[in-house]
Amino acid sequence: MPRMSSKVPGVQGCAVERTLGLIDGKWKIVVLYKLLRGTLRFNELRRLIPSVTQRMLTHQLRELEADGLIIRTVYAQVPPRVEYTLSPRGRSLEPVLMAMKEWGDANLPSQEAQAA
Amino acid sequence: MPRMSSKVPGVQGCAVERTLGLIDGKWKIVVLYKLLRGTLRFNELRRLIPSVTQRMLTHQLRELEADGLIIRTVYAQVPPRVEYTLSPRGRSLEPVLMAMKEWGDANLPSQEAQAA
DNA sequence: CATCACGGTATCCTTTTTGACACTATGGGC
DNA sequence: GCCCATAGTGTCAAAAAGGATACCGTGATG
Repeated sequence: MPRMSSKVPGVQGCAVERTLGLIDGKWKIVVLYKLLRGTLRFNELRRLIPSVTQRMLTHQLRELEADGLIIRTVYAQVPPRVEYTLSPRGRSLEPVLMAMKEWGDANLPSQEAQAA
Repeated sequence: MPRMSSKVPGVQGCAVERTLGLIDGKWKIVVLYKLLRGTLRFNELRRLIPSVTQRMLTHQLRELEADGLIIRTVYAQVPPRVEYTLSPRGRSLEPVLMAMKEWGDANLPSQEAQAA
């Protein structure tokens, strides 16, 4: 996917592109999606998304945090405890995520995934 | 960006991911966006998106075509003439594109692009 | 005859992204 | 003492995406 996440400053990219830049990344969308339902801890996310590796999950979470879409809260506890929540800004992406979900539900399963 | 465009069959990917897989690619979104306003020829697209290279534009157009989002029509004319139009399916992505555009307009320009 | 536009291809190279795997600190349970 | 869970980090390497550049055939144009 596009390589523009928050690094490039004003890239001519129209709003659409810049938005895509933020949710791009093999796992970001899933993470945001899971977080729509509430706060989750690192390993809870891992369990919800079995195919993601630790390194990747960490990485994507860091980028999402850097882009201000999620909030990372560390509790200075004995067994580490870190929670991830959507920031207001992240939550505001809900319409976008839902538009994508609805489109996918309507256009992808029966025609391609299953026909393949 | 995710690497899943139409190649992988059933990837567990929730609808959201699969949708992202199709519009992912540094230029696909812009192309779709430009085509929302009507049919365009290859070089018209190039001129509308100055920073894309020929190779990349061809490549993205081919993927969009393979995913059934656009229709490529070749006119067997003397100076080649090829037109690209959104397929009904491609046009149905409009809500998604618009959701992204609106979010981007509301969240990206003033806070980041310009503050940077 | 040389050049331009059209709509690409082909080849090569660099940058990004992703993945595998090992390793860490701490405290609790057995 | 040894292993488990938590939430990572670090290193290395493979794979994918993107970019630069050159080339193709045709017909009109100069």
